Amino acid sequence: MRSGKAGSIVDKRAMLSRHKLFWDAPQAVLDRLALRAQPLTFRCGQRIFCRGDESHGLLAVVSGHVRISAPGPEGRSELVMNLIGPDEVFGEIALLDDGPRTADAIAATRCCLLLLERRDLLPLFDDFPVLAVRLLAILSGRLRRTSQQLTDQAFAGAEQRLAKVLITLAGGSDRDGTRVLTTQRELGHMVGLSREGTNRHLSAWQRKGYISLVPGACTIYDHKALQKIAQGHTASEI
Amino acid sequence: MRSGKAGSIVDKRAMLSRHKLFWDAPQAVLDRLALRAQPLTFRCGQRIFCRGDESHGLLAVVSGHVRISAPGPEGRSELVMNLIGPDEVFGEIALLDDGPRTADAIAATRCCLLLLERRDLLPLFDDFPVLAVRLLAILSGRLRRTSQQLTDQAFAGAEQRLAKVLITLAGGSDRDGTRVLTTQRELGHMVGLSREGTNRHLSAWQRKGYISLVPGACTIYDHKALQKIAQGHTASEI
DNA sequence: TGGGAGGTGTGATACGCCTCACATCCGCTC
DNA sequence: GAGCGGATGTGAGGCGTATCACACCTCCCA
Repeated sequence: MRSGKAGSIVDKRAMLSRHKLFWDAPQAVLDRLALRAQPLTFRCGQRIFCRGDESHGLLAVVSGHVRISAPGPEGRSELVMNLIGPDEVFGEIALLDDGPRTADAIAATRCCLLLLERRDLLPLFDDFPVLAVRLLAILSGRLRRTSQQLTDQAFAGAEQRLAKVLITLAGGSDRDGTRVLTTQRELGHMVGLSREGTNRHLSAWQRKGYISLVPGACTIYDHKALQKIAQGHTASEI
Repeated sequence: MRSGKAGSIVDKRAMLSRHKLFWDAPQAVLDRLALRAQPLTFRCGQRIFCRGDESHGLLAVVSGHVRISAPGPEGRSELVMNLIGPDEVFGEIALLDDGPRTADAIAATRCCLLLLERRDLLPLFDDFPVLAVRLLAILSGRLRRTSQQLTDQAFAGAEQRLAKVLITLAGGSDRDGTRVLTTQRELGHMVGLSREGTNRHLSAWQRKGYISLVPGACTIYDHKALQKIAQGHTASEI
């Protein structure tokens, strides 16, 4: 990685104090962290780290989005495991056990991060256990999400997973007419399906009037039908 | 669940003090926990909790083994996500975020557990942050494992996953002649493969001399071949 | 001694999805 | 306006695995 630029301690302190993980941390904590935190910026599409890389610490997103994904065979495909936005952190597994990175991290947009190194962060947990508890909450949420992805991958068909991710991307809005901005290739990567397979399901749904497709976007017209598919029904049954 | 029996506080205190999560905890912590911990015993095969159940807290294994698995459609199949042994804990996700259980837990042998409720455990983290840090390590290990299972499920073929789990069950011993005690059905559940599919791969390996099969067990004769398969080669290539 | 239960081997069939192979459409650049 | 790259649509073929349907074995127990 290393796409950094030096930021002033004041800047870094301000970034940290706005961050979800540190917003109510004592002055002393913010000062200690700001002194050592390394601000980094990445262009859209740039690689932040790769699965297997030696890890340097936890990364806090200040602005932009980061895509966490597992590399497929020969780099042909990938499985998007998570999208990390502002005020969130990533890279926490390797922080805690000092092992290699478990997935790829790629900048989904231009983004600005803060790198908090293991040796600077871990000692803080003893003095400020609230940090540890907050990180515990983050990890348990991650584990809940990943377990769900695992059982979906094992038991749910690709059509079902696709419906689930479309509903998620609609952002909780179950109003019909909601627009989801993604390419079909990206959608496929989110559910572990080939581009062609993704297209076939989406086209079938379009023929049934559930959605409408234009390059780069998908408009949902029948939210209920998608929810039925997400629950395990097949489109042909509805 | 509730298959409990009342244990004396002294007993519970002794169990806790031997446990990995609490072995160096201060007296005060052990006393507070022992007062509230509920000892439970389960027979082999008995259900401890189900995915979706309301959660009561963290479970510490005193003796025996617990199988954590995701239920498949209509209960026909399941995916074994983890095997928890003595001095380990499970049920930690629901402990931390108070949501429903994410998987099933079934006693793989007769086993003896201690239930530590959320309201008794969480307050301890502030006073004894080492507990939180130790739980962080456990969670990050779980997440590492689950992420790996997810990418295997998405990208590795069933034959590859089967070889991996066989090697794991061999327990690090790469000595040829190592015996793995499991039924083929259980092996299948560990990798998300049907009983018949499991048998077909194992039979093929047996024909090639990599392993030898008897009811309830599998002896590994060519560890290297299995490792090649686990790395992504096909048995027919070797 | 018979019969069930559980573990195992194996064929036939069906289905889902991947891969390859094209064709189309759009926007952009030279 | 010609060409190129990226997103999309669609057909054909093939592989891997589930599922169903048996047959066989061993152990255990009534």
